[in-house]
Amino acid sequence: MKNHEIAKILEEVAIYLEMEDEIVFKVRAYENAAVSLASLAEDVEEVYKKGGIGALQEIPGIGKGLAEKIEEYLKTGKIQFYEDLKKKVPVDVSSLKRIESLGPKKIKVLYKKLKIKNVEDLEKAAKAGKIRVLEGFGKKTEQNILKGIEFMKKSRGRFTIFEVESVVREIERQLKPVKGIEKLIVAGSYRRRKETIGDIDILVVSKNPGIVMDAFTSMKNVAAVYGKGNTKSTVRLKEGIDADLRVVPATSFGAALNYFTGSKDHNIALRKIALENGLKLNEYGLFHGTKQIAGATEEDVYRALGLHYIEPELRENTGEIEAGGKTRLPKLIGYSDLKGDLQLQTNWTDGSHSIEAMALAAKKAGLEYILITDHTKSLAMTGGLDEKKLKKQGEEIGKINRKLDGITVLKGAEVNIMKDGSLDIDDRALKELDIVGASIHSNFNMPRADITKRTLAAMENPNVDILFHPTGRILNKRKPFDIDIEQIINVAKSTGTVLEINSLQRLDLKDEHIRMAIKAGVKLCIDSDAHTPSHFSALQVGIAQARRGWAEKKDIINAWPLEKMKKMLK
DNA sequence: GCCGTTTTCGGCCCGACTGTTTTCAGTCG
Repeated sequence: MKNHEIAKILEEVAIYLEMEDEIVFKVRAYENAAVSLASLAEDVEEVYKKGGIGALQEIPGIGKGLAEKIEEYLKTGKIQFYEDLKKKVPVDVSSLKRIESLGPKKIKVLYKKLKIKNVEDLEKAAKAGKIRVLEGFGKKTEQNILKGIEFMKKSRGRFTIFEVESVVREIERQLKPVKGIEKLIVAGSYRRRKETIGDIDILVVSKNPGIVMDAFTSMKNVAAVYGKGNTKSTVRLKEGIDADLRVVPATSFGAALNYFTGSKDHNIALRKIALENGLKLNEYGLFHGTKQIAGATEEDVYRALGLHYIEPELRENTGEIEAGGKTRLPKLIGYSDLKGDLQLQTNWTDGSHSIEAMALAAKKAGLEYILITDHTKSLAMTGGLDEKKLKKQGEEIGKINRKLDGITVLKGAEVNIMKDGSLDIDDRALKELDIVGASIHSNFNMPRADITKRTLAAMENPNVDILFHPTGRILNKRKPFDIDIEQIINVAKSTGTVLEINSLQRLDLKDEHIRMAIKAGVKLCIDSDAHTPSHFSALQVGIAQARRGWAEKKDIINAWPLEKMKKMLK
């Protein structure tokens, strides 16, 4: 699928145009088109094949001009307009822009004055103190740039589970049809559903490793082959991540899957138990002397060790093995247990689709109810709603509910928590809503005590039911703000405030916080934060995160039927 | 460059914050 490739080019064009002082609306048109393409469920190439340039123009945000450019890309593999921009200013704009505090204008100055083309050049110049003397820059900016680079480096090498998901899909698409592959499963931290993943571990059962390895090393997204043998091969993929493939016999599949799923600490603990019982556990099986007593399935291996089956999401050696011996393992919330979604945006603010379209998409995703939570007025860039518009939206929702079947739309909002802890919508208007979520969108750098106090103030408002993305982080992009999560959990308990597990790009709360909250008896919800219909798929990752936090159905309020869920709210 | 059940031309989300300045450009959301 070329949707993301093209989206990335359009994003870069937008940066270039902004550098060139192009009118802001044109820049935005490119940005919008990029978002639209990236979130498009269908393959843009298929769209074009079926309906030509006219069908491309049916995609929201794509008009005549961009449709032609997309056609050019599909036909020739490049867009000349973009190539020319890149030639004129040969700068890695998308990497540089990813550094906080750097935008198109600053990138332009850095290139013009210091010939900075990439992050490496930038770091050198910043360390040499060359940036602070530039006009419009200063000491503080230079420090911020270095901090930004530091953060970028730390997250380099690990990919978010969202990024890896599409790479895994692509690998499966290419390998599943290969003859001789009896079983294929992606193990490793991907299978444990960790929020970030270092490399992709693929396990295959086959009697014909040669064919499998040939297919693996010649996949079209392979950039380099590091090693190729009969049981193990390693490649670097064009997406920038490494992938390992191992072929094992069917009799060892369970043991191998267990071994390669990890975590390492979990495996070490299992091997210890084996040793205590006079057994030996390795990737080929559980052995008594030279005799294999288990190994074909993971269930066999756990059973033979005297344990209950432990779900991959729990395998971090943080108590699951002790619990597995005493049947104290949680009955984790299932991947199809959600009945509702309590945060999503529509085209009333920064979402791309109407309330009705989102409701229909939610129904298709298997949900029974959704809460509309458009932004509120102080978030001006999204066109946040004021009291009047909220009321109007409520009326609209009423109409839609009368029209739709099988899905209930609830009235809500994502209310902004201001610097002083007040909300930007008055209580009278909040009372009219079914459910209110509150969250922080500005002043992230407040000291711990202040930002905690600010959040607690919002939670203590009797109209606020849910605290959305409680720590403000975005995976690999923005650090959480310095907030006292224990205190948040305590007050969530005493005020009956629900804490959110926000799925889309955030995974906030994170797994250990989820576990802390559950232990304290706090209720949680898993939300998509969808801005477009395809975003509902993020719920699966949110559920995974909840499972990593040992969450059961009883802990997650939107896994409950609507009436029961409503009853527990403030 | 996109878009249209008020429009095929003339609109298109804009306020807060930061760090630089001494009145504001750039960035972020």
